[in-house]
Amino acid sequence: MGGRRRPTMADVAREAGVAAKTVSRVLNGEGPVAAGTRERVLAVVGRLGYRPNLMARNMRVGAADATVGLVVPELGNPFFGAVAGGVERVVRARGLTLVLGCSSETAALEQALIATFLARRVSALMIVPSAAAEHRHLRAERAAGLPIVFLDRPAAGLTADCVVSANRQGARTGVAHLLAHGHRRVGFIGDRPAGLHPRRERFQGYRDALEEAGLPADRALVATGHDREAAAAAARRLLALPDPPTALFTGDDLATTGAVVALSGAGRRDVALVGFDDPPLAECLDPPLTAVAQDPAGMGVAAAELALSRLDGDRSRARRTVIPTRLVVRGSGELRPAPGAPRPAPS
Amino acid sequence: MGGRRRPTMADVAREAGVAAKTVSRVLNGEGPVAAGTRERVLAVVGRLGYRPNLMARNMRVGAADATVGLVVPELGNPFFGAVAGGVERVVRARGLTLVLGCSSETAALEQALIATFLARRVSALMIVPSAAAEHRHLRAERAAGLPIVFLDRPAAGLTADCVVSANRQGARTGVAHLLAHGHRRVGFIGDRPAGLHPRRERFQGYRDALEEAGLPADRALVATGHDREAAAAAARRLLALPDPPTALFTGDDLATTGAVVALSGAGRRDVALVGFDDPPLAECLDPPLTAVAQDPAGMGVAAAELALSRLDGDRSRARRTVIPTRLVVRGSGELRPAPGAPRPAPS
DNA sequence: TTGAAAGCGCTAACAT
DNA sequence: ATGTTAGCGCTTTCAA
Repeated sequence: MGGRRRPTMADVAREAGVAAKTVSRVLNGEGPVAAGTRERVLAVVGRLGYRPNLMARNMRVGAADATVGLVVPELGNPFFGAVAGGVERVVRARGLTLVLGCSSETAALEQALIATFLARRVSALMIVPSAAAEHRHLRAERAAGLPIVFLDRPAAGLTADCVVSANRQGARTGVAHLLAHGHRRVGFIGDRPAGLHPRRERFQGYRDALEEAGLPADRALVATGHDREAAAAAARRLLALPDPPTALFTGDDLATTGAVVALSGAGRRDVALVGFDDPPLAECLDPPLTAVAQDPAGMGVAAAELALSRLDGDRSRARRTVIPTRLVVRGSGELRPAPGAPRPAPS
Repeated sequence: MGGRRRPTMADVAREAGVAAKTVSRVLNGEGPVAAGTRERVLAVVGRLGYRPNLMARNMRVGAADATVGLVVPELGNPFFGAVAGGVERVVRARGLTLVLGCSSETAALEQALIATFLARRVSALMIVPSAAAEHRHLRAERAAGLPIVFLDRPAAGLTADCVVSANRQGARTGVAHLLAHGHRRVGFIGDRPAGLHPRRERFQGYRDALEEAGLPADRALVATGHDREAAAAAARRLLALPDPPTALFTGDDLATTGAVVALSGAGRRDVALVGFDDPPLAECLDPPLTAVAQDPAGMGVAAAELALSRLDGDRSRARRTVIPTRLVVRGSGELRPAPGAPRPAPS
């Protein structure tokens, strides 16, 4: 019990009465090996419980390690869990192993993780950058040929591949859905730091939709909440305005659930709601929630495929892949504006 | 551009006019180094963008790699995402790196992942075993001192550390809640393969509660669904029985959401429901969902801490850590039995 | 305070 | 069909 030295290839070789290289050949199915020798070697391998040391192999082969590094802000968040799942599937299918770290949305932790991964000589790097992070320091790595793909949010201070949701278009479609049902005052509630890429883009999409409809952008209808409770409070605040919105558009999952809590808590079945991210029980709500669904697993898959194509030698210029969103219409976006509000007939 | 050889310690040494060992000393803050030498070395390190190669270091040191391997069935599942997040936090705080793989609930993939991790010489192994898996082959590793912790489900064919939810107790409490509100016919809907540990334990807890209340176990009230739709269908089937249940207990998240869909779709606000796993929007449902909440992040943390204590030399016998569940009472468990059903006064 | 040599476990490049 | 030698990038051991 307890920590006997692991058998090495040399042990196997000695025991089998062959040279180490022969063991290597057997294990890697390389050059020609006599059937008898092969069997003898495999028998010893089994008996000794020998496991090849991948680190040693990689080092000798000189190649980068057969791993890709992924940094996400938080694994507990189902969105990033799904992203990581997508990455893992692709990476694994290619025979690579996923090395994973959580930055807790902290630039310092993110950088430490990246440093660790680089020291491990990962074959590729995929990063969901935290809000405050800076990536200038990765320029040399990129120049040296390391594939680096940013996920969900673009890099700061670095031109690099990037995979994002169709945030702006998705928000525009969601808000347009509300406008198409007669709403003229639509509130916006965002949660993630206002400077964050997805939040900015979604807000832009909100404004795009208003502008297309010839409606003014009223700053009083824009609110922010840093968590579910804050988002709920923001929703209540908006609804308490002298000239309140008749519909809400929420910019992310926390804001959406916050708004749902606020509306259901207040019994306000008359306020329409459309929001980013499609939570599992959306269709069980009353009214059923109309949502802009993202495809996090698809984002992970796309990012991993992009990284692998770089690994395969694709040297074309950095590109941004946009993963479409999908408006899932279930009813909460079709409520009528509160009585008294202007209500043009749909064209 | 594109793939210049990475600078090695020897490059730094040559450039700085010192021996490799001196560079090593500077970088590891080891033996005594003259201040001037240190600065010269660090300058070259910065100029060349040198990054120590962790693989080489680990190999020489002979120690296991500074990684722990984690196998989960599916990262897209928020439960396992949270588990992985808990593991990562602890592992990272210890300076180790998480290596992650998804088995897709497949024994073969799981075994392949484990083999890869062993080849990488991970310092510890944590596994959420898939239903059909067998772990006899890990005996030698365990005997050799490798910490191995099983998560959510115990190992098969191997005595090893294990961290699980209080499945039986949680289910018992949930069902007792229904019984305390006058229900006498409680249906059980389970989803995961019936042989799976959590499913079995939760079913046992269901029977425990019935037995404590002196109620018969009616096999007709037990159903299985393999996904959300199937679970919903199972719920509808139970409610269509000649002598239908007045309440449902669901054994996992898919069964729970399936039951919610079925009940809300049928407008059956008279059927009580309590289920395992507390979904994000539980409180927004109508009626608000009473749920048995697990603590997946806590499970990950506990498992990682257990593994690390083994790494630190704890040689005590294998232990099972049970992470408590929490009954979150919100109302769906307190509905009255349908009219006509016997309804004894609560004691 | 620094350096030289040996070697971790493996495989590429040559033998044989 | 198999064995030998050298060396991947680093650290240990011993010496200066």
